[in-house]
Amino acid sequence: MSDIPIEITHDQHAVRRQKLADMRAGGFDPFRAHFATTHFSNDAIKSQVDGQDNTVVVAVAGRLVIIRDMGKSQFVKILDQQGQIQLYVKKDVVGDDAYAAFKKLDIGDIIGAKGTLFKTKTGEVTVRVESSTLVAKALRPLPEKWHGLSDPETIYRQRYLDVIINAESRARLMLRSRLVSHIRRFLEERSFLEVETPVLESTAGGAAARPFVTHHNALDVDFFLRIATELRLKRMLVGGFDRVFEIGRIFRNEGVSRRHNPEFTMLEVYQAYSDYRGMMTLIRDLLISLIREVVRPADGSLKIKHAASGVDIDFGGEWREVRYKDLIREATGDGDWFTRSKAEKIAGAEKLGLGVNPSWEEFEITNEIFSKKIEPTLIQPTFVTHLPKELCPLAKITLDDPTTIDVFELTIGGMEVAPAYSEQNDPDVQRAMFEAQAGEEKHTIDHDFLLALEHGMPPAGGMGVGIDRLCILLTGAESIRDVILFPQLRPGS
RNA sequence: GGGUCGAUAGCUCAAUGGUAGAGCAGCGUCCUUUUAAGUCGUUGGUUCUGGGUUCGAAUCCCAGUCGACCCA
Repeated sequence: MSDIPIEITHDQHAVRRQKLADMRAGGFDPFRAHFATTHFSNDAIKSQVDGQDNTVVVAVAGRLVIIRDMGKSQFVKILDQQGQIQLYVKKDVVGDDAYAAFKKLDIGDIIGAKGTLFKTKTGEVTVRVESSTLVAKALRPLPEKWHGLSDPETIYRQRYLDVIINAESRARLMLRSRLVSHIRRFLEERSFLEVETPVLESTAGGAAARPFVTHHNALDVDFFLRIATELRLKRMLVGGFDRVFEIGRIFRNEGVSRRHNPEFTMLEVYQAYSDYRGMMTLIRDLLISLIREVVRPADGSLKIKHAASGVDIDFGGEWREVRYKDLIREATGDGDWFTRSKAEKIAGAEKLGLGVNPSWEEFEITNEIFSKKIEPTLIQPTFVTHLPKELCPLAKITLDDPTTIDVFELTIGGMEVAPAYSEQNDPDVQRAMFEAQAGEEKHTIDHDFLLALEHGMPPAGGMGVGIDRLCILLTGAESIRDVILFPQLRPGS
């Protein structure tokens, strides 16, 4: 143990510290190494047989969250991974000494208890405690039980308190775990292989984003944290891994907002011999499967309420499919938008109330209209197809319109959730598109990837799915911070 | 990066420029089937930090820190 004096920050901390000191002085270690449980809380509750009180023996453990002291008996509740279970501790059952020790427990302490199940007169399955022990002492008090914890900063920095106190947070974050787990099972059932590719890259490619830079000491070189897994996964298509996916952390050195965290989780999936239309079927089947089997809306429908607008998003109907250019023509009211001059496009954008940077290319002006005026209105699941080729240099050119590419962006709840491409596999076209995009910054071109393409990549459909955004939608959250355990904040105050 | 709002007891929140309060939690009492348990009593404050104005600042002004929302 350290010799550094412990800073006592308030009276409740002091009281609990004193209890700890008393226990240690009495030869009891309140930080135990082990407690043998037989059940989690809900499993224990389910194992109660109606009309047969005090026959089923259980050992449960968890954090004390409620104490109702009635003098010579107490009702308390403990919280474990499955939820809460009530314990009933009677002085004449456990004996005077054990009861006195139990009364010294504080809310927040972690205890183990053995006993039999019975139903109280209000019908709650409860453990009649025969023995119990403190297994970890809480030296600091929990936030308040009724109003919960509402300070967003504490919620994010001390997430462990949030998930103890706020049941909705617990449920939402657990749902995220089950969604990700189901995505893996869904893809594996369809013969996709999960692979892992490097986070540290010497060229950060596969997306347009500013990367984080870090340094490898032994090699004395800088590396970028990946901004996409795309170029690595396509190399595996070249290698004959025909159906691959990665659920991986992506890092983009950009702003933080309700929809952006500097590190986030992306699913990328590639299927050889398929195309962007194959990806449409895949994502639709995946989302419906997630809702039906994991989210399970109470009314049995495939509808989920959109937190920001209050509108029900219906995943069960036909999903709208519409070309990017048609959406632009509709929003601008100009059927000839794409043959207009740059000056006319600027005027058109300004007429819609948008600020236009004069240095923008024409496609950037048009895309400003899309992202500001169109995307936020696409609440129901919508496949926006055939985007301008400047927006994604890694996809196949559309046969009947050389200015667009064979892609869709699935937009739900006003957010881009999943872009998918018919992947470019012509190394010469790919090189030309890279060079056009890189402009002066030729060093950003991934030549090793182009080398791989020259060995031959099968035609393929590929898709990226923002897992955090998907979880926002499927859990009814309002912010990406509500579906990330520890969202990025400025270093502590 | 810019704008708006916010930070008061462990938690949730009050408080005309004039003695910083409440509920929960804590501490002490009564209570052997409670459900935000109840009952009686009670402790607890660097009002985010640093300056300034004022006889007097949680409150007004300036700067900073952290957070939320909106914008880029």
